[in-house]
Amino acid sequence: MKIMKASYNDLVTELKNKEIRLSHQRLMILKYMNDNRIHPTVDEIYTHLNKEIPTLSKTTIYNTLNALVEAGLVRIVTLGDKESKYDIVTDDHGHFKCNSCGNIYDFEIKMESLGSDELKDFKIHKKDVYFSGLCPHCLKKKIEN
Amino acid sequence: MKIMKASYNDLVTELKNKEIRLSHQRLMILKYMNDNRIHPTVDEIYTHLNKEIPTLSKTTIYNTLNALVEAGLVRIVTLGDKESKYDIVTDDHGHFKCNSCGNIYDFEIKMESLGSDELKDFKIHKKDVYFSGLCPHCLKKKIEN
DNA sequence: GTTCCTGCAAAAGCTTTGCAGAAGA
DNA sequence: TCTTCTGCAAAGCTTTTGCAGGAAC
Repeated sequence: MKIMKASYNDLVTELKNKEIRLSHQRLMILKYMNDNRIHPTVDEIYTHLNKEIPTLSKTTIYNTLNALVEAGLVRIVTLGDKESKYDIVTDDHGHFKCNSCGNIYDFEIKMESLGSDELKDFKIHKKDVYFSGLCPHCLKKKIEN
Repeated sequence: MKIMKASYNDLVTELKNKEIRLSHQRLMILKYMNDNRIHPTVDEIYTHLNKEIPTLSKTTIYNTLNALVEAGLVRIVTLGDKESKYDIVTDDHGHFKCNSCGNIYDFEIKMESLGSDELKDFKIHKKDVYFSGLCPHCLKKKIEN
């Protein structure tokens, strides 16, 4: 799936619009998520950024992500794991999780076409589509063995 | 959405087929889930069944649900809450969660029509569709105030 | 008689909270 | 200067684990 990365300036502008202070930690976290579209966990973000900011704490990552979710810049992706995964909000897309390697793949999906007459009186804010199974790589491995 | 309830005998047969011992606790838990299609949490199951089985422990509920998930009789519904919710496996359906009252509504959805060319080399085991927003009841309340 | 299950207590793991010092506006 | 943020330590919650007694087969 094609991924549009925002520029650093776009991110700064977004934060300013949402009245979120531009701390060094927040900018680093947002930049990491923008550059690495891997639906990271808090721990993954921590492990990566700790090299550059040794004083960084997980509390700050939790605080920042909660603020970004609140502001609508980031989404929590719940795929049945204990740890939450986070995703920069982009166009509508589904998530496929490989049960073997654990990787998550994005795929395009037309959310408008998703619906039901039963929901005609409901106000729908968010549509999530989660698939799971085996990715091509793990599938090939399984067939070979 | 129309819900098909299994008979008590059907449940017993299912358990026997899966080689899960028919303990009193397990039968009570499964019966509760079959009779009350409310996607209960462990705590809700516990609170309800504790009246009938005062010695029941949450550990047993966790053990039982894990066994039922393993056997494919029950699904975990992850809707972004801390607590997991559990659903007896039935036909394909989507879940709508009301952000105001927290209730979960089932709705019909044709899972076959869901897909993407990007996933043609993937082996898909499970398709989940989660919507969220406001249910008619909470929507009405909001408009009135 | 075996094997598996129950339930208590304790542990494990993720996330939140309280708060003093630091940094952003 | 004033407000908000950071990061440490501790607490809060859900879920899992170890294990002795008990129930299912």
